[in-house]
Amino acid sequence: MSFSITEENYIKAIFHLQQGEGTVSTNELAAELHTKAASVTDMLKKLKTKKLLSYEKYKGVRLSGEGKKLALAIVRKHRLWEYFLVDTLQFGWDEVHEVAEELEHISSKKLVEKLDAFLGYPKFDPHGDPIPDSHGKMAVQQHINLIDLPVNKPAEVSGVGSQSTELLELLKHKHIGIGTRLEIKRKFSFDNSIEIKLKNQNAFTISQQLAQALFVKLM
Amino acid sequence: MSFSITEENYIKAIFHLQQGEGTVSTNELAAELHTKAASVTDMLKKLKTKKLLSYEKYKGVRLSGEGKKLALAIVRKHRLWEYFLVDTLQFGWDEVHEVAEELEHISSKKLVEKLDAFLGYPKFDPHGDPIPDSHGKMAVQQHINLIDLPVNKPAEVSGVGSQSTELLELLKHKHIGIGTRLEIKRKFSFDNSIEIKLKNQNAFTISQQLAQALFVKLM
DNA sequence: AATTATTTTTAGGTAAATCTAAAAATAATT
DNA sequence: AATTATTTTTAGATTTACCTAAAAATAATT
Repeated sequence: MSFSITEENYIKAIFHLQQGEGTVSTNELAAELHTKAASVTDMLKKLKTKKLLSYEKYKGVRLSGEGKKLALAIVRKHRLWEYFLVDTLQFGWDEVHEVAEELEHISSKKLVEKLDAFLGYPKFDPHGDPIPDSHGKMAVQQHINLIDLPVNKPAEVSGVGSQSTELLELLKHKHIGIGTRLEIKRKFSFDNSIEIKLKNQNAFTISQQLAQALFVKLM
Repeated sequence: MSFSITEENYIKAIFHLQQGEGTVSTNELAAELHTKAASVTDMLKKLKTKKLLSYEKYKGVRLSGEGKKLALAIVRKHRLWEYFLVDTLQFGWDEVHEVAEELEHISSKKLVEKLDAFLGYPKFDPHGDPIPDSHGKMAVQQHINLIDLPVNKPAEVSGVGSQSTELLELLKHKHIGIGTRLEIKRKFSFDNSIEIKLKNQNAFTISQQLAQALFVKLM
């Protein structure tokens, strides 16, 4: 069975909002997809007949096994293409998301497998997110939220919590990217801001919001 | 201005049927696109308002300057992706068309330019068709470098890149001259040597330097 | 518990791209 | 030139994905 780009985008959005388990509401989906609740209801009925999800009126929605499988296949393509764009074509890691949103809908299975092999079966994309393998399995991220990093523990930035251009702009300005080495020097409980020190640089403070948007791995 | 995949496919089909000059009929287009004449008429009206073509009722269509520009951009993407699939991902040259039909609609201009650079600005795709450059110019085919000849395409030696006695000595020894019929059986990326087969003879390999000094025309 | 607020669904409509069937224009043939 | 055949266009429907506005269900608050 094959699915339209729109259908695939719904499945992907539900997968992201579901995160592990739980149920997703119509309004949440409408917001995520920049559409209206009425449109979402229509599409959920349709996707239900295609057995990609379970849906009861007013009860929210969750992906079926089939739905999860499809979602993982799309995520796999998205992240492999991001890896390709950065690693092979020398894109900046902050400019690949939009392009990958288009490339993830290319249907050829053989293409995905050959691309994966060419890239050397990478396990994480340029934002630090794990790439599902051809069976849908992905590596567990030993990433912790920067806000939870203990003071004076050296760590390396390994992922970002969102792809918003606003966040990427701020990170660029602060010279923070995937792979940046840093440690926390102080935590201020007044506003939950933290003072961090990048390797070979002076310390500066960042907001709680920014810290929560960054993931690091201990070294 | 941006165009739907369907619109792009119409423009591409008209471009192919037009071939150089001339006008394209509604029925020809319907056949090419596996659709019905009535649908074609509708779309032609629409594309006319977008100034991609000139169209008068019952008189057929031809692309405008803008239309040709768009067609060349799509052809460029199609052929670059085909080259990528064969050259980088090791697809067979006979299995890339369908995939390229999807990839040619990816919109990012930056992606196309970076892909072109990564591939080394190839001039011909794996089928021997010329790849338009970023300005829409493409090489004229009847005199291509042997190094750019696709595998298994019969060709005839039509020129040499130098008149040095060293080259001519080598050519004499290999029994290669103007008018010699040959085709490439394999390309070896290790040293860019190629295995060629002369008509009615066994195959043998020649160096990159020699291949670059020979021009052939497709037959 | 009753009322108010929010969320979700239904009902009815629009735009894009397609279709079939019938009408109009052009081309071919006697 | 008149008739027949072919091509092309119009007219009216269908499907997908979306919308607005109103109704129905659920949740929150007094």
